[in-house]
Amino acid sequence: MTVLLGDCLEQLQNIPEESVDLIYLDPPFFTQRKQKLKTRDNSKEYSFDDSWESIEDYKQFIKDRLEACKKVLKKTGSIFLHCDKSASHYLRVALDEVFGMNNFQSEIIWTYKRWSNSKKGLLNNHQNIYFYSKSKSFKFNTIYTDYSATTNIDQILQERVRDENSKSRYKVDENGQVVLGKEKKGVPLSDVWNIPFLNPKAKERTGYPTQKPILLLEQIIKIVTDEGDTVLDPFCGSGTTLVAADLLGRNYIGIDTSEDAIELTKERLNNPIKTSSHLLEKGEKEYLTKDETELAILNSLNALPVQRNKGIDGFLREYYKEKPVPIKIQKPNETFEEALDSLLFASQKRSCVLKVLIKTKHEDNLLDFITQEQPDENLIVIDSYDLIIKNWIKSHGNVEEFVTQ
Amino acid sequence: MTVLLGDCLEQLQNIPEESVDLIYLDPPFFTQRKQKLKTRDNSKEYSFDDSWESIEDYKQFIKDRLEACKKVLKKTGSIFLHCDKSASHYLRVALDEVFGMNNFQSEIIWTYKRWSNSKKGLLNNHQNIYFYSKSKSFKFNTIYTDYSATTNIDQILQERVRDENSKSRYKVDENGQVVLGKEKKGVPLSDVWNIPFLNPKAKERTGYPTQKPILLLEQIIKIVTDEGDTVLDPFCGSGTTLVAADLLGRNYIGIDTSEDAIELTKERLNNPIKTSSHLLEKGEKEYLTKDETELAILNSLNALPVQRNKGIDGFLREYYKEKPVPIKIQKPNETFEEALDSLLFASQKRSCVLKVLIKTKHEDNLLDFITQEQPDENLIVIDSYDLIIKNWIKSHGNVEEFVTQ
DNA sequence: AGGGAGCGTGAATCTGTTC
DNA sequence: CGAACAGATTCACGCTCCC
Repeated sequence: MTVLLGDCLEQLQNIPEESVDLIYLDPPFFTQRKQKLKTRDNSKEYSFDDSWESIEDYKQFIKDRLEACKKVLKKTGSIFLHCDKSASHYLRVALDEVFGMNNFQSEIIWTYKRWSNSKKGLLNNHQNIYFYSKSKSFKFNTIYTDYSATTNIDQILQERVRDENSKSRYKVDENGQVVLGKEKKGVPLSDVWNIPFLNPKAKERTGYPTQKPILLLEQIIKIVTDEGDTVLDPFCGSGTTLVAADLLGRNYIGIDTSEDAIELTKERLNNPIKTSSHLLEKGEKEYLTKDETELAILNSLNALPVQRNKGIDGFLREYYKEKPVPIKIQKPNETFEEALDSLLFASQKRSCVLKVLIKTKHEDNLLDFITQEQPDENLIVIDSYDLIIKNWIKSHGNVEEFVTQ
Repeated sequence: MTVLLGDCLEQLQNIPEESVDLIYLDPPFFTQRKQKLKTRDNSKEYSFDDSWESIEDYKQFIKDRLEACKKVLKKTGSIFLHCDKSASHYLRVALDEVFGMNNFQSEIIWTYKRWSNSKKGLLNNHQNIYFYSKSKSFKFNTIYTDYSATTNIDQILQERVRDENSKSRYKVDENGQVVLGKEKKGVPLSDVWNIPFLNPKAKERTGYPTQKPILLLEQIIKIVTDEGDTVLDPFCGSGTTLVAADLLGRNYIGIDTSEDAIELTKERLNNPIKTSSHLLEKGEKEYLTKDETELAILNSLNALPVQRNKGIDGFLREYYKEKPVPIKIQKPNETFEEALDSLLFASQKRSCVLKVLIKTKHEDNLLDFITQEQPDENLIVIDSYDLIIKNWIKSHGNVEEFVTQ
């Protein structure tokens, strides 16, 4: 949990060897020009020099720092080097030399849509991130994504065999029925990541040049570290990596040569803002957080979600007796009674008539309540789909039969 | 319109200097293993060797051939070098050396989804194509694509100005309103190309290893050549480049060291088969047959949506008694009985045990059914939240009280 | 238009060879 | 004879065009 000022080449000497699980580097690019950017209110200008004598100089500069990085990286650790098109090939040669060709794991393509002034040629809509591990036994957490829309999931569930020509065939039993295989987990994450470029208007924007979206960093951190692991960013800039590490419960170390950057980083760490990108909310499931379940329930009711309200999660689009109809979904850490009380309290304040409570948890001592009279005749209590299924299974004996493998 | 047998290093000597508009190379990758593949009917096996003494040998091999290519390329011509992750960085260094860093135009990322997937780490779902021109005055035809659905059209149409710090800003009038610019043609083509990988079932397949989709080559040919121009492929393999050039009315020259390849290429040119990709033409959305309500219900159940099966809308992620649990949502144009029948039929075929039916419509004549015995003891019928609320209101009299305001 | 064939990738397992 | 290694073979897998 440190942020250090200085050249990482020197600062890395003070970090214990083999103590870091992930290093993410976003070094200055070889663009041969000065990067400048002002804060929104023009009060401050950040800048740093991106110019080098030659591409060989640049490569050596990076290589020296990569060597220092390798020292502090654990045997099971990984390094991610973020490049742009100008010099990605030279940087990768440097990585090959320091970490070894065999430890190359992936070239991650970060793609985004960007409105940019048209030049002759193709629009530049991606950047490259090279993923190397320190050894063969590197830590990796597979993230599973949904199947493609073109995939016949029904068929995915079928078991297969190989025939005499070693061609794969779907297995059928003696009656010609398909045979189903084990549970499937989904499709492992690809090396092409479609994550929106930081919107210039987004709150996340700090005004520091080359800032990367938190989502990109979160994904990297998730796949190669666990909670409590240590993340290092030797060119931390505005501190996106550290903010992401912090949000995910990882320890972090940041280094930068610029006092401005260090100051800004510390500020951001005190007050992290994550952009909730519209695109991500709609499309990409892998970023869904816990309360997405809630949102899904509200969506299936075609209800308007409400934020920051203890007793009400949403309202139906229709009114009943000229009053809005509030909906409350029981939270995992809430008893039924607590949920009910907070709904009734909130509804009364707004003088709503009809109210809906979605029950998501089974509670034995509730049997009393259900057989009793309803405490409010204009209350609808609905068991969630999930709960109904769980209850059915429970009442049919073996709950153990119903397991995620 | 020639197809030549032999090493391109020699064959290129016989081609007039500065006579070619586009060179596409798909040289053997540095995979260090033998590539082989059989034709569908097992009649023929194609193979070639992808192994090299060292990466330096490989790089020199390519560099020699790039030099020869440069000679025959027109001043306005371009070269596209197709690489995969194994050695793309060394190849690009070679390109820098032969054509000059300044003539680098784009790194094209060809991304696709592919069936095969078992790997510690991220799935390899892209290949790299380096686009260099011979000079600054290279030929280029801009292709415009539709604005992506997630793009904020408003922003694209806004006019922009540069302020005193040469920073780009959206132009506003004296009232602070944004000013709309001239009509735009669309978004110029990106450097990330999503083109389906040649599918195992595609008729276009020849059985030749590493065969590329015609669509990929067509896109390359379109952006840097006009009709009547000449396209050269020094490692033509199964001849995809030549077929694409032919289909687009360009002249072509192909070279390969393998007699099999030359023979196959000639055959294909006589009878070009191009697979039309429904996925590419219609987009992924076409496959998404579920409407938002259905998806919301499946989401709230944390179920996998099934896009392509009759009788089943999704599967729970957990198995019950080692069998998947299908979910069916009653459609607006479906009676309860129809929905039930199709679910039961589909479940039986897959020998599923537990099944879930979400009822979304009230039907009076169903009273019989509900009071009767369930037709299947392992069936759970759940009223949708919506239906429960509607039923409640109905039973409490005034439906007119329930209105959208 | 719903259902299914067939591929090639990378791992895990098996087999063979050497000391 | 056993261990260590290398090479060969087997295995599981999801995508999408075809019928």
